[in-house]
Amino acid sequence: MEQKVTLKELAKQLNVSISTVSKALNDSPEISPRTRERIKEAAQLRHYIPSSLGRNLKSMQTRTIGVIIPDILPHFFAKALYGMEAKATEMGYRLIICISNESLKKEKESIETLISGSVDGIVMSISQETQAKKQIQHLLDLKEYNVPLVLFDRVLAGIPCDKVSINDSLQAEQATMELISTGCRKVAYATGIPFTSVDDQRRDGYMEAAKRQKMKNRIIEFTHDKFPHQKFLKLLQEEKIDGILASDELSAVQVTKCILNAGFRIPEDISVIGFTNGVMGENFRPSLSVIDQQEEEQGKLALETAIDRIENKLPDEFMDYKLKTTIIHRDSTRKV
Amino acid sequence: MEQKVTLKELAKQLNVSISTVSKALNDSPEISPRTRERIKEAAQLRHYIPSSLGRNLKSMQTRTIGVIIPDILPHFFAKALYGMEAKATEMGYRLIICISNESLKKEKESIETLISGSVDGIVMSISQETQAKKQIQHLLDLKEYNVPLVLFDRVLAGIPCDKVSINDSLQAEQATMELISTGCRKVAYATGIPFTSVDDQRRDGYMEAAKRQKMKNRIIEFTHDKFPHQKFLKLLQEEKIDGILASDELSAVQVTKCILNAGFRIPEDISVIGFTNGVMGENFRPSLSVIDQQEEEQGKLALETAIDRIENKLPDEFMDYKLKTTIIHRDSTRKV
DNA sequence: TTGTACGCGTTATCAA
DNA sequence: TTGATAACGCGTACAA
Repeated sequence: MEQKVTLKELAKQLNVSISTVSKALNDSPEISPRTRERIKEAAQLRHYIPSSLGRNLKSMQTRTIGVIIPDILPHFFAKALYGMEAKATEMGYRLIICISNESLKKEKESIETLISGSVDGIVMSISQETQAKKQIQHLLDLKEYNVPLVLFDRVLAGIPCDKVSINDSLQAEQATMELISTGCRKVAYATGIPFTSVDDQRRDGYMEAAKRQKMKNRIIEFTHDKFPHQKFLKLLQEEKIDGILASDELSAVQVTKCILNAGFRIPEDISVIGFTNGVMGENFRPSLSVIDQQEEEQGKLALETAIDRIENKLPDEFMDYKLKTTIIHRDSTRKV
Repeated sequence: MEQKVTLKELAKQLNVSISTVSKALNDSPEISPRTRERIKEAAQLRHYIPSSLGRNLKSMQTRTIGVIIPDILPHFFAKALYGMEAKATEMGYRLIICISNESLKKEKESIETLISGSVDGIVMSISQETQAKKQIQHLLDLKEYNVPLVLFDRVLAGIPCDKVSINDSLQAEQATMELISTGCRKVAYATGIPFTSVDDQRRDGYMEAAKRQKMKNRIIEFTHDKFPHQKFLKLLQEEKIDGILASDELSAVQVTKCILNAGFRIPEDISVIGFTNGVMGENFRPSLSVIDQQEEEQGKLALETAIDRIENKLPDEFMDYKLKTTIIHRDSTRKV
């Protein structure tokens, strides 16, 4: 590609100095209207665009935030990203996106790229592998590099930074209680996202409710790419499970599908509630009762917090926002 | 935030010149091993990271590609973005993401941000409003700014640039023929994405098949946020429609849901094929037969093309890739 | 082996 | 009203 037009070129072409061109284009009152018009015309004609490289060189700020998400396909992250993009645009920032693919290695690499690639701050949700292996040194290091970090959704207590999340354990507990209150005798927790902080906390909440209700707990763990149909159905019958709390949208759908295919009725025989209010659960038959995690709001708040931190608008202590969640009642649960 | 560490600071701290530090950190053989070690140690200790701002100033290249997509929630775009991110990382580039929200205004703004924000190239899929209003000046202008543009999925013939898409009309025609060959007598085309190039072409293909088979055509248009249940069902019965080709994943799901809720059987009474092979169609009951659009491949190829264009590795004439699509047969269509 | 000087594009300060 | 100059961070050709 040919080079882009610069101030220097314009100046030479118009036989004026660089600074005159710069001032004219920035509407400085120092420049006479006639010169200004002449310069502006030429700039437009040659399609001049000021380079942000040169401009940012002084401030060493890029008005760019790096975002690292573990996966883009789940509705939760897509929607959170949507919220971030909206907020970033609104506040005059741009977003650089990295997808860690749930991998620690990719997450580390992304962070390196981002800090050398000059972002003013980083917003991220921790990858599965990182949480499983408990390796968070690369996150702690960010502090040394003077790059503010905001964690959202999957947060860890051991990392000193701003955080945005929901009260996973409380919400899991409430959802479990609600299943019980609509008549379920034995509720199981089904998870397709093991080794994540959100999963840990949702388990805790579920266990707490089970304990309180003196209900024997049952946790079913699997991976999304191979849902264990046989094993799941066997468990369902042997343990007479009649309620499921699912860790995420896809898990909820997989569980529901399996149950229906086996001939059980939903919600008459078995009730299902899943985390994340997404398009899939909404359009499933029957429509799924879900926990609204305020995906978009989490994204917006995380981004706003990052920007506020960058611009020194926050107190020194780190923020730890917990967004309010609600249960959306649809057709996979019985009415009270 | 405090300032980041620079070469200058390190130089001052170590009582050497800036260039010595620079050379040492870049493993220049000019620098003695002892000095090099001393400098590297200090750099690590102070967490020095070279600023890409300064580095890129010479080349005026940022190794960053701007991506503009109309929406992030549909599986197609999420998956395409996934492919782009993978390819970008592989080739040492970064991605700046903008979401136009199907709006012309936002699309224009995004382009402005991107070209001033120094991306080396832009990869985009045109918004609905832009196509509806046929305002493409901002896209034509990109040429003047020397910013290479690659269009993917939603492409327009009138824009001179590299393009990556599928053969929408041919694939729609084939899908329609296939529905007919499995026994459908009257196939309708249902679209939730009017005013997009892909929709236009899918209509054309459908119309072509209808014409060839001397079948009366019927196009049903709606918007995703309010699917016209009553109207749709009335049409279904009055015109004895027994096959549907849907423009996209969500449309396919909405149509199928409506049909099933009305008591028809799928595929016995009515068959459905939809564009885009996504998680929703795969997990629906019944699973939906879909057209695999090679979402990820489109993303990868579009990004690779952009980079090759930037690095002058392509011939002067613009590329116009058409990726091969296939029909994935699942449970919403009858066997041949 | 190390240091000096310059250029990249922009803006701001100061001189003319 | 306009122009010259310095500064930002980095890499590099060239001088010491």
